[in-house]
Amino acid sequence: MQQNMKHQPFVLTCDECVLKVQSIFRGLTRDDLEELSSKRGCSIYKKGDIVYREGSYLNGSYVINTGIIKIFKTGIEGREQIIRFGKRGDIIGFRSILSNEPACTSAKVMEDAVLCYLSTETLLSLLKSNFNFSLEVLQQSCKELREANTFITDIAQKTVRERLAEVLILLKNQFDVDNDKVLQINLTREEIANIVGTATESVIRLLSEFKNENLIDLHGRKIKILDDTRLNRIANMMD
Amino acid sequence: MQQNMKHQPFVLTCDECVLKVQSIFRGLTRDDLEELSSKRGCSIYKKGDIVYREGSYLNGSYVINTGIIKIFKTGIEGREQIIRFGKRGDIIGFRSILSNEPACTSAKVMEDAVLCYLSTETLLSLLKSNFNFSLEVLQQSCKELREANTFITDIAQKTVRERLAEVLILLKNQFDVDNDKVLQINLTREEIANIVGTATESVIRLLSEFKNENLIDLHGRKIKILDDTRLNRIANMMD
DNA sequence: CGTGTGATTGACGCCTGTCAACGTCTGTGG
DNA sequence: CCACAGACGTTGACAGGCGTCAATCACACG
Repeated sequence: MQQNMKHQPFVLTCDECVLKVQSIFRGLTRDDLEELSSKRGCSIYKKGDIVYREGSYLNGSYVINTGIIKIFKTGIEGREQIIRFGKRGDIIGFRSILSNEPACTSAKVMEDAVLCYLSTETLLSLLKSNFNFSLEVLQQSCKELREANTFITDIAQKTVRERLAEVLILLKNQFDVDNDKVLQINLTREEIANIVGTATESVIRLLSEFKNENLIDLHGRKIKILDDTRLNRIANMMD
Repeated sequence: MQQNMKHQPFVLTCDECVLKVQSIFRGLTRDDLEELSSKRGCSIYKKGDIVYREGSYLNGSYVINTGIIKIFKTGIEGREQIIRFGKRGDIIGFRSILSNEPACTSAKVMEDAVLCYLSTETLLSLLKSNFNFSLEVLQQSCKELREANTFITDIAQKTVRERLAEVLILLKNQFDVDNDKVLQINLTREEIANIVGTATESVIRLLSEFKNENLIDLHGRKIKILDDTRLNRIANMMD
């Protein structure tokens, strides 16, 4: 039943779409936008839906209009490693297209999403015809690269405690907190562990430690950040 | 004395340069090459030279003609984490240029190198005027991204033993072995540790283990690969 | 021959992963 | 309304992988 509702397409011209000002599309001309409007698809995804799966050959990329997408790799014995989250304005799945390889990650919907679909053809022609767009894509890929490099160094050198503190800070920066300082993203303990790169039990224990030290407050999945300064210090943030 | 010899420029037109067929430049037209010839610099670097340092604002990128460059980040207490190696045909330092940020890594010469220097201006105008070039750069950045993602997952989930085996395989694929199956790259134990993300002593102990198990043979820094099949199995390689 | 860098080995202990048991909550079906 | 299953969270016990420290060796070089 709900399966039939999946990926439901709906109508929205690119011209009226918010993406034109706040995304990778921001450099497009009005002409480009009009042409794009006829070529791209736009679909609704529900929490839990898989956008694409590691190992697949993709036929296109997706630009996130709303929602949050989890990008992860599946490692030893099916354990997932969360690489990053995609949110409004990000383009996902382009790596596989550009290098003509199967996707090296899977993408799963964390919060209901609307994705704009660009076929390989459309993507390439946009890249070719519009230098600004091509620069935007290049820049996003460079940004991901920087974050990946930092993450590699952290995971190789920091303790789990340091990394967990760092992840909390990063989540705060990326998804912000509400008026009550509560992190605006809903993650299971296991998912947090899969970002940090550790066992679920370790996350649970360290979160309680942080709570005892009055760094955070916990109510189920709600994590309230009480003391970013000390968290930062624990995280040993370099930049 | 030797300082004065550093980065010695020399003459080589792009037209006669091997880079035109085996590098990121392979898509350039004859016209592009001629124009490029007048704009780019070409310098000799010696082993140990720093090409650029983390935190610097770069004024251009480098394309590697010959030599091997180590790309690394400096983490906790100055410990370096080797992110990757650059060799012939690779472009390095472009991330910082394109995103207008200080370099997030340092680059150090491992084996005497000849680097072709492209100013930011030249790089951008090449990107703008030549779609093939722009695609090459995008593809290299995507390749780095895939490798980084895989590495994150490995370092987060695998044991040191597994990672060391994997690194040996990767080094073999990247730098090849001579007729005697000896790895064609000279690394200190500490450098190997800084790739794997572990302590020098752990690398030493595990290398001896591998030797005892007849997986490799050791003579100083020469590492002979005796049994890739079993190394691969230990590495738990997924792809 | 002294100095310095890198390699090796041993001892030690803690961080962290694994296993197991149990608690909690939600939704489902009888 | 209760029983049950299943997903998630929590806690404790335990062992061992791996990092740290220290001492020694090997080798190159001025």
